[in-house]
Amino acid sequence: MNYQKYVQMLKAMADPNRLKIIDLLSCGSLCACDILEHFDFSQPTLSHHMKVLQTADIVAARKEGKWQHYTLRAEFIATFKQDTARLLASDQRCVCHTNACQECVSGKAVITNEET
Amino acid sequence: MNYQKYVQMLKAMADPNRLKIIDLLSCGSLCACDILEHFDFSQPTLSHHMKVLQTADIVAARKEGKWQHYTLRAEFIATFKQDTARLLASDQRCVCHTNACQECVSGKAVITNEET
DNA sequence: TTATAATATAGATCTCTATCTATGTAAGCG
DNA sequence: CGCTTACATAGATAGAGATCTATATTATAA
Repeated sequence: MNYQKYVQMLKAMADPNRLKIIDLLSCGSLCACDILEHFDFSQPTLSHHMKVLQTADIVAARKEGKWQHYTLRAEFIATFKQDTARLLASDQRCVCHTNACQECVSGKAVITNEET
Repeated sequence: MNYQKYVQMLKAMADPNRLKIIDLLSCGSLCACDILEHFDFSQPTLSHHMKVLQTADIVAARKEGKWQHYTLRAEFIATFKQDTARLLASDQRCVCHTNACQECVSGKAVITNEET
């Protein structure tokens, strides 16, 4: 689990406007001008948000003529779901990834699964 | 899907220290002093982070003598997983929740599932 | 080539937030 | 009671980030 990458994704998602952009893109690819229609902020602000989403590897861009088409990355969807599942694993096994958990070290946590 | 609540959870999680706290708590309940041992920041800073996590309904606190015991809320785990799954639904159906998606309105998105 | 349309970049500003020190509160102990 | 321990609150500060206006870039069309 790539802690840093997961935090970067969370940060990129933790803005209502960017979350809405991700939601819009879950319908399929859109160009910048189409996305912009759904918001009140300016075009440079959208450009900024799209850059944040690209830097976090959430969104991919491909240029076609004058237009920039944005798409949700399949790898982001898979990675984010997987990391979330691991962080919030609901089985009894301690899944702390910090390597600093006293519970894990002391064995107080219920570890029921010996594989891996 | 409660958009605002989901954003609040994402914001609370989108800090490396708070994410580590969540990870530590996935091993089971811990008191503030135990959590603090895993970090370099001051006690008031931890107090601040715990408040953010409580306000987002990620963590529950119960006082026992001098100690504050913190636990991950089961409802948070369920809600966050569910909202994430809905946002990033991998089927072909458009799952945009913004009520503003032109793709959805125009029917360009592939809607394969007619149940609700 | 000139004009227009789509997008990016630069720089400024204002708000939010993570952190600190200092202090307050509350519980247990001698 | 006074002391210590565990935690919260208040207030200040420094850095990050969301937004804007102005301008640059790139592509197409007339």
